Amino acid sequence: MTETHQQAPETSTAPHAVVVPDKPALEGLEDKWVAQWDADQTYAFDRSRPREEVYSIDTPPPTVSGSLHVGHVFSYTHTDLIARFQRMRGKAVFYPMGWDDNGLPTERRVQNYYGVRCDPSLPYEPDLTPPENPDPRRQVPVSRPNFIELCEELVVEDEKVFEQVWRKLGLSVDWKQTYTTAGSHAREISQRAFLRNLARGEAYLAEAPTVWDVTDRTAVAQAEIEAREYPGAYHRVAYHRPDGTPVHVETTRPELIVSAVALIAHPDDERYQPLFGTTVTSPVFGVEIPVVAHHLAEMDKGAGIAMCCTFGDLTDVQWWRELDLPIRTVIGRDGRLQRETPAWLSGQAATAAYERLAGKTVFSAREEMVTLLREAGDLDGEPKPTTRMANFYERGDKPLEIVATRQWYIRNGGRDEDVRAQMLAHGNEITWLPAHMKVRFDNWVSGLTGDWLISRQRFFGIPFPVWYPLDADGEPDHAHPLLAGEAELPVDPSTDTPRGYTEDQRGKPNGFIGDPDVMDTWATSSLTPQIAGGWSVDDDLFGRVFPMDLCTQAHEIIRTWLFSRVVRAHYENHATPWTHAMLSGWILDPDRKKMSKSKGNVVVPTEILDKYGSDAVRWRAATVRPGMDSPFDETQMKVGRRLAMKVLNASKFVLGGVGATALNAFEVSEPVDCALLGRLATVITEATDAFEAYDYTAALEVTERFFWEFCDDYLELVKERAYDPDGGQGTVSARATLALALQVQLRLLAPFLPYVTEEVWSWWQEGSIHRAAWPTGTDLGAAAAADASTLEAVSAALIGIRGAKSQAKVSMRHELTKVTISGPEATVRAAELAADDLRKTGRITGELTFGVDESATELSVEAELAPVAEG
RNA sequence: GGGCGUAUAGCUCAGCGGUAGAGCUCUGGUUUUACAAACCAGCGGUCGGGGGUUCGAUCCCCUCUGCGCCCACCA
Repeated sequence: MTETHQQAPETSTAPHAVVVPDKPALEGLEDKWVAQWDADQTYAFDRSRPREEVYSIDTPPPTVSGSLHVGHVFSYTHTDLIARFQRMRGKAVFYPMGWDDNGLPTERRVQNYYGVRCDPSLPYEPDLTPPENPDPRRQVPVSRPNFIELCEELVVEDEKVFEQVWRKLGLSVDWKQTYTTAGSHAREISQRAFLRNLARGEAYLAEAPTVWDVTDRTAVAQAEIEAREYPGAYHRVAYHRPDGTPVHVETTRPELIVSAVALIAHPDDERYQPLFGTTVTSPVFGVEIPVVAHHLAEMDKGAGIAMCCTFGDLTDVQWWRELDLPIRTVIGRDGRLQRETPAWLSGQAATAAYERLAGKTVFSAREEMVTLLREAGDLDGEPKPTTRMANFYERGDKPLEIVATRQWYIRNGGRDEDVRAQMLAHGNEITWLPAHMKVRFDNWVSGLTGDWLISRQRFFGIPFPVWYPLDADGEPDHAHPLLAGEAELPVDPSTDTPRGYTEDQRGKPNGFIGDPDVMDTWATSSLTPQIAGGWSVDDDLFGRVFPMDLCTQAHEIIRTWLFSRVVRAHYENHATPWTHAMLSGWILDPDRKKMSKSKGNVVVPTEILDKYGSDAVRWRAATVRPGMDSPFDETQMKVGRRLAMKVLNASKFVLGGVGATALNAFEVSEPVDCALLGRLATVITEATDAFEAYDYTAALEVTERFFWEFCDDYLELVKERAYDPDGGQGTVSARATLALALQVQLRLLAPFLPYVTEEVWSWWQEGSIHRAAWPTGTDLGAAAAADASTLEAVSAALIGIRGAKSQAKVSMRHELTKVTISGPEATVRAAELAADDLRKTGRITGELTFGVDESATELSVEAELAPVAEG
């Protein structure tokens, strides 16, 4: 190093000319850098790196048929903060983006958007055009292949819209690594995983009572059920003993009396003990049923004796199973009572009564049944209105029914203690953020009542790679399914033909039939690590990214998405799919209510991004910790915007105004400059530790606090010295400190404010800041070890001087004729080290004295103002 | 009914054994050549109630209350 260092720009270590705009602005930064990052492939995943140098993320694929809201924007930002930090730490970040375009939400959107509905009986029409003016009430029936085409057409459009929002938000996703949950790749992976589950006995086909949604006419899984309040009424109904005396039960579902198979009371219930082992006859229908004991009957509920029907609720299913009761189903898959008179009814009265119920919906049948009970004199008193809890499909609006159907299941521990224990063990291997979210996982796994039902009676979804042979009568043999070979995948059994058969045998005796069902959307998204990571098609890639480091998602889908991925990775990879799970909270409206479309309180993300800028929105998101709910508050966006603007302006001052661009740590010599870098070294350590612990909020807090103090105090304090053309080493030291501190702070802020930090970086540094190394103390040279308390003392003195002027209500430029700074010795001596800076910054024209006052605990400043000029 | 979380300044949140912090809001001031969508200064809290442990509790324990969420709840 032979050059002198007086003229910073000329001898700058900066690799290119420094170009600082006159009026830096936030507007336009997103468009500019989105394009540049794309052109430079800034966030491309380097798949040549070994697993230990990779940081891989399993990101939730948003439902593209839905709309993004501000909660999505916040939680995806949280993931991106971690991704950017890890990238700067030197990791090759595997950060793909998926689109969930599978399943019912897409079907519903297609129905509404195009005004069509799927009718699987129709033939394919190659040139089908959807109606010009879609009328949701008069949906045009189309074939299944046509319907699926429309689904595929629409999701492509939806995915484009989503990608634009994510890019604008600044997600550092590798846009070459995208996947969908309904596309050909996802079909292949899902079908292969299913076939392997089946081969190992982890998946099976079974006919069993199934929770059923009568609106969508499909089975639903335990995880998709939610209990809601539903208005009903208690009906006190008389059953009859052989001697004619009544036994009263209370029921909210009198329409199910026809399918009653037993009355059940608690074994200890003395009121009913004499009845156990006897029979009673049902009102209206006169069906003879046993009275039996079971511990699940609750003595203090209703009349204390329950009517077990097949099936009214999940307790009925348990009773039916454990007490070996017959099955008497009357509710069909359309939610109506079957048309034919049930075989177990006999006698003209019963038959005539049933005819009045046949074909009616549950609701109408209930009203008619009440009339029948009244006519028979078996309704005791009037129905008493009540609010009860009923199970609903989470997207449905009618209570679920239970019908016996044949479905595919995957074992998840719901029927097997060993498997359950293994699932809980996987949960223990995950670092939960926040930690208490693990309880939800444990509760869910511990409370499972059955295996995972993965088949759905829908159209748009991933079909099972399965056919069934038909016997001589044309009846399917479900016990001997015909399976696709793995090399054939993906297959669609409704159009592809199983090996050994020809297409003309479809549906014919001794021929075959395709499994008509599709997989539930969770059955596919449970494989996102495998789909995104190239499992079974790109084992090299998969070996570099799996098991993954992080999964991020909302806490309400721990029981679905998170758990189901644990199940699949357990069977397929004998691994816990990730080491960390970061759960996001909700963004609430200002009244602390969850934002939802139906309440009309949703904030549209694109508007907020346009209004405040992506950096501002990201800043706000970063102030919300994992798992915490947060009310949406626009005033907070302004704070983030102010910070982003401040970064631009402070940078303009340092780089353009002062011309401090040379990163020469060895030139930092003044005590207060060393102290600043000493403090910054601590900030680096704290921010790094916080980020390593996934506490991005703390990382931001410590960085931001330093930045404001840097701007408000340090910058003001050294401004004169830094400007001074004849300042000698003092000026050199100030400039080196400013340049170093700025460069380090930009890197610390880069994960939060990717746009302004990249913008400023481009003014004087090479490459992308987002590919730069995360700062360490060694970037600051020897000064990193300096005692930061000097800075605090000097700042306190400066604040005292400003306070005196503020109190006197004069300008900060007002001159002071005499200033006395006093306090404890150590503090005073520290402040004295910056006497010249204080004198210049404080406009002290007269005497500046530093006095030790050991009785004081902190610094105090007395100042005399120059006389105010008249006129 | 079971469980988890939470309760700190008007608002949003840090802190967590040694008698309270930030930002926003509010009030007053400064039109200082980085920034007036700025800057400077200031006001503002018996840390939900009640017990207990401790020399000392916002912080630990118990209990009550409010709020939020998860699970269960169709007789």
